[in-house]
Amino acid sequence: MPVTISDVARAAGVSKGAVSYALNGQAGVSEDTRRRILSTAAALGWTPSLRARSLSSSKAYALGLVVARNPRLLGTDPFFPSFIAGIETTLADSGYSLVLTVATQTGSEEASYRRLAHEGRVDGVILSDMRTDDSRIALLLELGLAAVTLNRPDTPSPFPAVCMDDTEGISQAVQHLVDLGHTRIAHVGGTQHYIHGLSRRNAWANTLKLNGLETDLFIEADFGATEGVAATADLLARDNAPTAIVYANDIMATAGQAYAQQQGLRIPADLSVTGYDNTEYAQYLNPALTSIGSDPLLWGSSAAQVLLNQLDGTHDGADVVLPAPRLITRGSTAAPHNRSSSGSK
Amino acid sequence: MPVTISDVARAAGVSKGAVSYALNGQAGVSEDTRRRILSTAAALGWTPSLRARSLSSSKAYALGLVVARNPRLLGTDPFFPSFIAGIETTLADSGYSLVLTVATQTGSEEASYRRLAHEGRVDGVILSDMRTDDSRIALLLELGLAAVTLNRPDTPSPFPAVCMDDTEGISQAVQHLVDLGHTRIAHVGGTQHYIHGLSRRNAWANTLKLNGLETDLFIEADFGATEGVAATADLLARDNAPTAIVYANDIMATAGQAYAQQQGLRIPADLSVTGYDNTEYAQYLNPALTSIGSDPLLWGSSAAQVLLNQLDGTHDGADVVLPAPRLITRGSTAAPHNRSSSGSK
DNA sequence: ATGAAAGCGCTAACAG
DNA sequence: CTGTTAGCGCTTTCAT
Repeated sequence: MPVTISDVARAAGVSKGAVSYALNGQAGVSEDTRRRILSTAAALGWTPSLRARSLSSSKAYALGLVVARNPRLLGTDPFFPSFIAGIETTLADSGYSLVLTVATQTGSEEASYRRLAHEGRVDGVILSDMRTDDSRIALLLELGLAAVTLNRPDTPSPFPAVCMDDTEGISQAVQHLVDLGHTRIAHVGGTQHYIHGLSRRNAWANTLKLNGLETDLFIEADFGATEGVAATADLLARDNAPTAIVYANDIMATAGQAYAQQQGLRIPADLSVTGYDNTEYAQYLNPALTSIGSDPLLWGSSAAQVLLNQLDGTHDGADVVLPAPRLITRGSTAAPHNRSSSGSK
Repeated sequence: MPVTISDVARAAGVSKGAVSYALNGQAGVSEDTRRRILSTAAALGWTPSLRARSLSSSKAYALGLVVARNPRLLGTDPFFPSFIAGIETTLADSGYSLVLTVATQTGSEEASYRRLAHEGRVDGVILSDMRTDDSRIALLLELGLAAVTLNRPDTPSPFPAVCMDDTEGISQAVQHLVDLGHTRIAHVGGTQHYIHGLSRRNAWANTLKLNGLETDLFIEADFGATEGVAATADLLARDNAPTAIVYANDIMATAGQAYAQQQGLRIPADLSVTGYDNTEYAQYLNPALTSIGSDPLLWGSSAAQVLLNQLDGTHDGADVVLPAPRLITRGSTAAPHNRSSSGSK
């Protein structure tokens, strides 16, 4: 039989209310009695019941994360496991837990948020994979859930954002290639209704324009290996085939690189390649992949912290800006071998 | 103001108790009144409060998963995201949620289980990454948590297990290599205190013995790319360097393959390589990686189902055996090019 | 500053 | 079979 607040109250010779005040650090008890209560509570080994607190305080003491992804792409992406690990480092000593939901079916995403809110499972959610004109902002407002967003959405949002600029890394990659002498630099982008899919493309295009280069070599893919290969095949078959391809993530770069090699191209001599994420295996590819090293762990812990602060009113409402991921140069990028403008096929 | 059980009771002209019975499908109300109650509940849009139910029924209506992994390896492994997605497919229409915990610090794993149990966050947990003489079994017994294990532990366990044999795939891989004419087949295993690290090694060794071959070419690594490379370097530097290496997972195989290529070896001509997991990118490597295709999604959904059944008393206690992962042959394996016994370096 | 007591919304034991 | 009622353990209002 676990010890309850009544036991503590009796042992300390006060009322349950006093114990509650003492526990929550609220006014209503003198410093002396508070200490006495707390120490007898510790002596009895009392821990407040989460369920009872939840019921009477109408709080869940939990945060939610809804991951909406194609299951096939899920296992491929190094982001979420690390991101979640980051969230956990913050939650570990906070009394809060993480409720994770995976929405693989289209349409089940909204249902997930609704359920989380309706059942009162969580007090707030972390919004990742922000989309253009993201409908979740209105949804969460309707549901009355607190939230943080990963990067600031393109529509007005009342929620604080934790930002990690992904344009700087891409700009560095493009500039790196330009400096090496490339003039036909393609971009295999991710799904463009994701903010980060779009912003990476824009960074690529802007940097090219700054250098007076064309931005016609663009293909949208889905961040997956299959479409990464298809996009690569498409680009390499063109008359003005690129001498370098900037991919929106490592898995597409990896798959694209392998495809190009199968087609007889040497990397980086015939084709330079860059990725994004700096996946663990990127350095072990052949050649090692030039990539952009983000920090999902930090992003996760920061996002959780901001949300926690928001929930207890500590947050000032300002966005938090994290250091921008930077380019990591490896063997997959080099000066173009020859400048002939002929297609490669 | 949300509608409560009292509102329903009043509207239906019955007591709260009757509504509760109707809701939970228990005896105590006639079929007629039950239908009436349920329909007025639906009419009023009533949903029972999870928190109130939790408090009075002493149940959490949630399952727990504690992931204890080195954060660096976490992002590399395709297992967990898919596995969790599998869990979710089962939980989606069950009223249960998943509480996820990541234990990156050594020692924090036990603390995680204790907290989950102590706070009453979950009714049961899914035990993955089973270890030899796994201390978690005693721990969970002490904590009074229900559980399912992924594969049967090597110590007596009262918990049902959901099994997916990983020895068959490895045996197939080894036999495949033997059939191709290889005689020096190495194994770069995973951490051996994991059951699946050990069992894969045993499968490798047993299959070699069946073919009258030596089992001296073994190195233990940690399932990570870095140690995969180190192990590969070690093996290739030996006098009796292998002509084929069976890796315990894809990331080590990928890293090892790239290392071998950097050393000037052609794959598969000079060295055949196999992985495990059939990661999405495996087919896009150069050459495409022969691997063993497990099904973490199925594993996750099955494990969650068994645990759910156990919680509501529906489970018969028997282990569930899932189809064994099978070998998927690709370009990284072929007959050895020449049979010279010289080292490769 | 302190204590009593009324909920929070549901479950389950009990009486009818 | 049905309805009543006493909790579950905590928070919080309201007197004292």
